[in-house]
Amino acid sequence: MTDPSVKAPRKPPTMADIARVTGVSPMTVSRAFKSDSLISPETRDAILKAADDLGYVFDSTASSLRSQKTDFVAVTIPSINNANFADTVGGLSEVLAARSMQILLGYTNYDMQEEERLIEQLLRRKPQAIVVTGGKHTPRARRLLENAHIPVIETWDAPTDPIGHFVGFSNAQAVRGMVDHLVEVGYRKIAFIGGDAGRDTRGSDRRLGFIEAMTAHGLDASRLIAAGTPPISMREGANAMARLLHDLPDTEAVICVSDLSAFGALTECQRRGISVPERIAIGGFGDYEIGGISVPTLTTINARAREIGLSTGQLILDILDASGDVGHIRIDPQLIVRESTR
Amino acid sequence: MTDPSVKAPRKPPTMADIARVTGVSPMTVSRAFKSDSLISPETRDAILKAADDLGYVFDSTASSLRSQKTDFVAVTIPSINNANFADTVGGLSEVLAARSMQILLGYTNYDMQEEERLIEQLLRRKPQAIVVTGGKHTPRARRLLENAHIPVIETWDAPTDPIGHFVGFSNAQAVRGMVDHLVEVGYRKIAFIGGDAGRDTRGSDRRLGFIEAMTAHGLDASRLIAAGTPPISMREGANAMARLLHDLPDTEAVICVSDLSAFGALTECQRRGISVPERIAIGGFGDYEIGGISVPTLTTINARAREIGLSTGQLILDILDASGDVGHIRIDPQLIVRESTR
DNA sequence: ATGAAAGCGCTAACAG
DNA sequence: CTGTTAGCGCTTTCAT
Repeated sequence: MTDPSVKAPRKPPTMADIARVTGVSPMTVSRAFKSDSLISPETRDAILKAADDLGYVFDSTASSLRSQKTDFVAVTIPSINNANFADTVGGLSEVLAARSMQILLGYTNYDMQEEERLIEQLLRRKPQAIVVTGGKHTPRARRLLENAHIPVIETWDAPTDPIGHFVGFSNAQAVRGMVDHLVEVGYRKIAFIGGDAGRDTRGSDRRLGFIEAMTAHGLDASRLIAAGTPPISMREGANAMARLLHDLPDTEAVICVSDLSAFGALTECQRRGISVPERIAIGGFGDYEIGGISVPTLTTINARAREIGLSTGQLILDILDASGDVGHIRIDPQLIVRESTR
Repeated sequence: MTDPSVKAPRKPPTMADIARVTGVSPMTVSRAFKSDSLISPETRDAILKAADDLGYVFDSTASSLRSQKTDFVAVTIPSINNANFADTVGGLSEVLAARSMQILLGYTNYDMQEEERLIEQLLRRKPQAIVVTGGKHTPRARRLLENAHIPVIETWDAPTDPIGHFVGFSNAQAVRGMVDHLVEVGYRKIAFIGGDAGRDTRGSDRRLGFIEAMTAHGLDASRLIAAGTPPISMREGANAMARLLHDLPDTEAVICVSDLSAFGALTECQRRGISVPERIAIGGFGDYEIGGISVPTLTTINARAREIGLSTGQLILDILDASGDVGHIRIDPQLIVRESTR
């Protein structure tokens, strides 16, 4: 194996190699790869051709170290397997990809400790900005974010004490809108199905909004069903509905913490031959695909997940371009009334 | 603003700074951060304390450049908003995170051109391995992967001519199993609802498997409904079912390219008062959450999405550790018979 | 157990 | 429009 012509894994070519082949300086090669740089078309063409012949692959690692710019944006979401967060990441990705920025994605599994670990790990990659889901973090995570000296964007929440920027809304307020709707339509004995308190802060905020609104209407806010550890599955929604029908059979309407649990609750009614909304009405949250096509269709709240991502992406670009101001972008969730609440 | 003590965004501390404060060499600081390195406990403690005091954040970029190791694994999936691919990424992520490797995720949007662009971009980050979904790529994408000199793993397919490793199964064969089941139970006039041909290769393979199996049984394989551009939504599944019921009303059973379209088809039947499976049976693909709870529950094929991710992750670790052999891991999808096919 | 020197591949800064 | 020099922050390599 001393013959250098065999397919031994030779070291991949660098800009210096291209420079040698083309008879220019490495700096000129570097310029040939930047679209806006001053360079004669002929030189550039020759360089790009040589690069192609050699099978050259640009090394972002070296570029990043020298220029102190990585084109990374770090993002933490509770779970990858959630259409709402996926939509947000999709919107964000679309805006950032147009500037060839790469998302560094991490999953917290709805756990603040895990989020802290993740943030620490992501910051080592020197992202240009960091996007986190929610406005509650461990003290150390918050400190890490504050000291990172990059734009920090909290999403899916409107924190009372934001670290930097945010693009979000009040989960409590959104659910208050749902309660108002149900009361207006005539329901009085309204229940709430959500996850066990403590872990998923968005879910807790939604339950809080339920309690506040019911109290404001002078109604009983104690019909609370804890369905398990967030995120609540369709199955857990079904189980919770079974419990609700057994424990509080006179309940007229139920708000579920998400469309997924709402659909699960709906199927439990279908299995028991209980008609929705005639015997009991059901409201969800998140405007997942399923709520628009189930029979009956589900009343829900569209949190504008994709818009959160798009706005966050645009905000990041604005900040990086112009050192723009602090952005506190409030998203307005929309109540979508469908068949499940008459 | 000449006072250096104000909170001007000073340059973040480096190992050299820690070395100065601690009175050791930068090399010793570096060693203090590696768990396996030779260093006295006292020195290490002092260094870690100083690092904490200074708010030091390890710079992976510099580390990667010098060591020529990034701890990145590049992954392309068709869409982030798909529970199956999300499960695969989840499994992969779990295995790799344990070794603190970071996934670089990109979305092809079911488009091979986009995949090519994405692969090119991802390779610039010098990942240690690259995972792609499916076994069909543009010629240039294939060439890029072949010349990347890193492990390449194709997933969700068992390519006839794999680039390197693969962890997958035959989509055609999986659907043949579904057809066999339906025929065995007694159905003869069976239809297939899928996306328009050409784009989504997994969907096309599934349709092919349907045609092959029907032909093998001596049955009519021409009941094919094209439901739109992949991926097929629940709504498109419902529309396709409406068309099927109108155009081929004597159809006894229908296989849908995914559980999502299958559920959409089911809702169309519910809206029309058509009973499933008595009047028409429905089979899906993917074992999504919804199929296990819908009324009726859906017969489906579990492609073991999460297992694909776990196996892929383990394969990558084995290869990187031991320069292990080429892995051709065949996953065995499982038919799950539920209420929708009697 | 620790240190000194060198350099990974690229580009900022300056020169011409 | 092109080149020279230096260096980003870390770790390889070789000493001690």
